[in-house]
Amino acid sequence: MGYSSLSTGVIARIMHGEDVSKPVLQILAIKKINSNADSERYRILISDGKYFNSYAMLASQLNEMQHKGQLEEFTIVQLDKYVTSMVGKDGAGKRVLIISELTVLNPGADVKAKIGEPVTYENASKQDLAAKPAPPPVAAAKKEPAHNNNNNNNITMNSSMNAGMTHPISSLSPYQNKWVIKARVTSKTAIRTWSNARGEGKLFSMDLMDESGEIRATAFKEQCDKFYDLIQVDSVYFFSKCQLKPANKQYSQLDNAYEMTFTGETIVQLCEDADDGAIPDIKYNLVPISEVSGMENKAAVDTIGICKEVGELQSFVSRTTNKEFKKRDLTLVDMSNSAINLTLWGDDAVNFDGHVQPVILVKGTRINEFNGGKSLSLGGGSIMKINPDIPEAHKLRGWFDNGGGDNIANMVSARTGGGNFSTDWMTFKDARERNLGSGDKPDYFQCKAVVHIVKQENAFYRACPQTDCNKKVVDEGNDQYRCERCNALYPNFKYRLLVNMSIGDWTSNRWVTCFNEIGEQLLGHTSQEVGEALENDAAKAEQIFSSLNFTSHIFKLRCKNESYGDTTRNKLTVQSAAPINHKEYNKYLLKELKELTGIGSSN
DNA sequence: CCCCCCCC
Repeated sequence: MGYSSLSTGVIARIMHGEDVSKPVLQILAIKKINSNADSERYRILISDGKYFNSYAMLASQLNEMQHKGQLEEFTIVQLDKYVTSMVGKDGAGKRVLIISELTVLNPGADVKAKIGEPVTYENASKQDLAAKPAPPPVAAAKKEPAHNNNNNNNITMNSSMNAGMTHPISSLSPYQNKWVIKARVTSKTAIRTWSNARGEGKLFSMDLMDESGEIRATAFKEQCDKFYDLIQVDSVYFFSKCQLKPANKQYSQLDNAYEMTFTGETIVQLCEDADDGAIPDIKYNLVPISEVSGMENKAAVDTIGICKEVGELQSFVSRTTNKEFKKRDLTLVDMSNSAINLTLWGDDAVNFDGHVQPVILVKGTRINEFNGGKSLSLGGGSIMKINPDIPEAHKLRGWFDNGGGDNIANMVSARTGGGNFSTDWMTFKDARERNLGSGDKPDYFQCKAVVHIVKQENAFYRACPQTDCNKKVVDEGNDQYRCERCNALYPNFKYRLLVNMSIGDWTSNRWVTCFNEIGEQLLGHTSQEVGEALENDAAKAEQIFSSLNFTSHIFKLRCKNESYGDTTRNKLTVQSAAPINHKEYNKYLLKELKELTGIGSSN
């Protein structure tokens, strides 16, 4: 037949704790695990020709192979990396096989049939088990199946650790709290403090990973102090007795429906065992810088590049939170002959030394898009390594030191769209006569206009306090505000401006809408100040609003027909309002004059 | 129990 022969009988040995190198097995079935979790998992029925195991799972990094149809029925595979692990309550636990690396030897479509008549490994004959070399004699492992009722954390922890009976991260849920995980710390935040209506405190959080998946854990207050120094990125630890709760997907890019909180009971112990090979290293899905251009805004990016340029440390106070931030922008270049900006924050920004043009490796940076350019930001949960000792880094170093980065052609962060020069000059009369805004896409034009009336009514609304969510909140009373979009209750809100005003050029007047930022710019006050004045200080509000009357600006306007029920209205939204650049404006007027009169025209 | 990262 010419197919690889299976490692007959090996499943019984593996499931009894023997470490068998690269067993060859056949997949008999594969299905998605039904769970309400957001994460995707596959369970497989796998056979060695004599025994089968239906308690086998793919680590999530192999999901891709299933998507590509490489793990169909009857496929013969070699397990390059796997681990067995306990799932379920103490005592009723089931040992599962988790496969984290495999090689397809023969596609199922070629094999076409089940090999042998496998039975469940739980019926394995004594001689199959006797064939194995003796497992390492671990005293605690012998005691382990006794399942006494002792709730002492240390005993649970120690017996689990010694017997290799740790649980996969992907099996953790709020419904089961007797577990020990063995996980690598892939990132750790700085300690941050908070103070709000619900109290104050400090915290740090970390991301943990094992062969089955990943999860975020957060330590508050006492636990923050207790564990901060112990936890080191890249080290492997045993963790137990954390509280599990649903993850808020708005803030987490990790592939887990839950997250953990440390409690007073939580135990963390460094795993100094050299044999932590089963816990994968941090995986970098490195993307060439040139490819970031084609990726979605806010997507996560792992990449590596040379820090060709480094900006100054900058400090600013956030307008929305009044907190001070420190940042530094770097320019990374790579062999795709492209450059991109990367923003560092906080201590990363303060301590960064870019003068030696180091290699920068990042994981989980976020894309920020502005006017068609894309840049990266190293946010919470992102990882940065400076001059990492990996082959890609050495390759880049050699390339750059030989002048590779001297003529970068592709500036991924360069702004292209929203061009200032492409916006046509037009009067309101022109816009009306040309039916601007009646197409599928909005039309844009610019004009010089004077502000005639600024409406104070409904010039602000109370918005969701989340940075990227500006939805109007519902006042629930008792100083509680509900955001329907975030489906969350907040003790606070932020003011957002939505200012309607009538502006006129020499042809006619139009009502236009200014959103928050332009409203702040024109009124010369923050949305917070404007909102408070409108609510509490009518005289101040009058002063703020009247100061805008009869001022002239160059308005860039978005024009679009919008339907409300059965009526359609032509809406104008202010994109920008700039002081009049007389030189530019006169250039436009002269051009108009030439076209009207033919005087000075070259034709 | 946090969940902030501005601006162009």
